[in-house]
Amino acid sequence: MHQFWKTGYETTSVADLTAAMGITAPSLYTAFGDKESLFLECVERYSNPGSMTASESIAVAPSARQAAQDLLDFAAQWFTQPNAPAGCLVASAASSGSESSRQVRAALKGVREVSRKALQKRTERDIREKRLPSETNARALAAMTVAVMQGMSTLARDGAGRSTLQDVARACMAAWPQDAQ
Amino acid sequence: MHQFWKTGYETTSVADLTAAMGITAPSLYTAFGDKESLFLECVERYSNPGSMTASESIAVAPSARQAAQDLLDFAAQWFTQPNAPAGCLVASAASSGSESSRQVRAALKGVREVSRKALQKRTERDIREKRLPSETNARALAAMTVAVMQGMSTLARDGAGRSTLQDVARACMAAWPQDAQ
DNA sequence: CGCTATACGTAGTGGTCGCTACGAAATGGA
DNA sequence: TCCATTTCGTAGCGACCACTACGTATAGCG
Repeated sequence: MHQFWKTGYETTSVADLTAAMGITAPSLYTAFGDKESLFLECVERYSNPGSMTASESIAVAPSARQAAQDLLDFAAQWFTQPNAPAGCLVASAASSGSESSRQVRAALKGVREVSRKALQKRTERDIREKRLPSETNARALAAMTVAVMQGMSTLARDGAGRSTLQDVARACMAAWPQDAQ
Repeated sequence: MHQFWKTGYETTSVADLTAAMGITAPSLYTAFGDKESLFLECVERYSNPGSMTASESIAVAPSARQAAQDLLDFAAQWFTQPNAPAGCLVASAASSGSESSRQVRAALKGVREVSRKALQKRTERDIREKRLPSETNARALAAMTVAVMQGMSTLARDGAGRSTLQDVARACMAAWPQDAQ
């Protein structure tokens, strides 16, 4: 997972993977099927780190605004872990690629859309419950927030530190209307 | 350029390029040196489309806020052109890759940082000239705006339309303090 | 017209890609 | 102890990678 995280999907060779895992190619293939299946398993593990998924956190947050802030704060931490590649696997592993990786890119697009839609739904709920102004554009606000998260991944990959990312997250939150009450 | 734009740097083969250009490999190599040089020429052409670079537009804008808005509005248009690949070449062509593309990734990082620093400098100037509040975090605001732009590229690649990107740009601008006077 | 210099395709170079057939070694049960 | 089963590395598959040596055709020039 770290190898894909660091060097992307198509641009990581099976030889890179076997070297990182300390096994040989046949062991990798009997255990995971092929490179694509292994990658999709990595994405699954990356998106479901045991505790709670992003969508679940968003759903149970006290407000859409707080969910967005938690999401961005978490991203600032996650993208600058000491013992992991910088940035986000989902955002950077296959932002472009050849025809042969179409399914992989579609899968990553799906992961991204799940987060965006979860935040959008949460925002729509807050509008219904009068916690946010009725003129709020839920779709735009959710998409913007997820866009910032993806941009934070690029910043982290370009070498930005944790405090920079936290400042970016804070700056983004100024675009969110304050919660009522 | 369109081929790299669409399918990335490492993930585009020379055969793809020669097919798209209607020439054979030796012609490509005598004309451009090698794949890396050709790509860097494409990036140069992409960043300098004849008229004005992003940095120049930012410098001459009436305010930092207006520069940010213009940048994002332009991105919304540019990333959803009818006769070009969706998204941004600089943002998506090499967001990750193997060791062999390190220089290319460094070059793209440089292009990204030039825009970010231009907007940051413009914002600092507006703070000095009292057009923006003195407590404004210029670095965070500039980085956040560029992050949104990169996120808009991902959204466009995922199939988002122009109006969605324009809404995202508008939502982001709510994080910018209004210009004084 | 004849010569020279450039343009361009044919056909390959060695190397690496994702993937696998096969044999040796290790393991577990009777 | 002996066999069946699983585990794992060696070696190599065809295909494609970036790149180029070389022969041919063309174009410009005197």
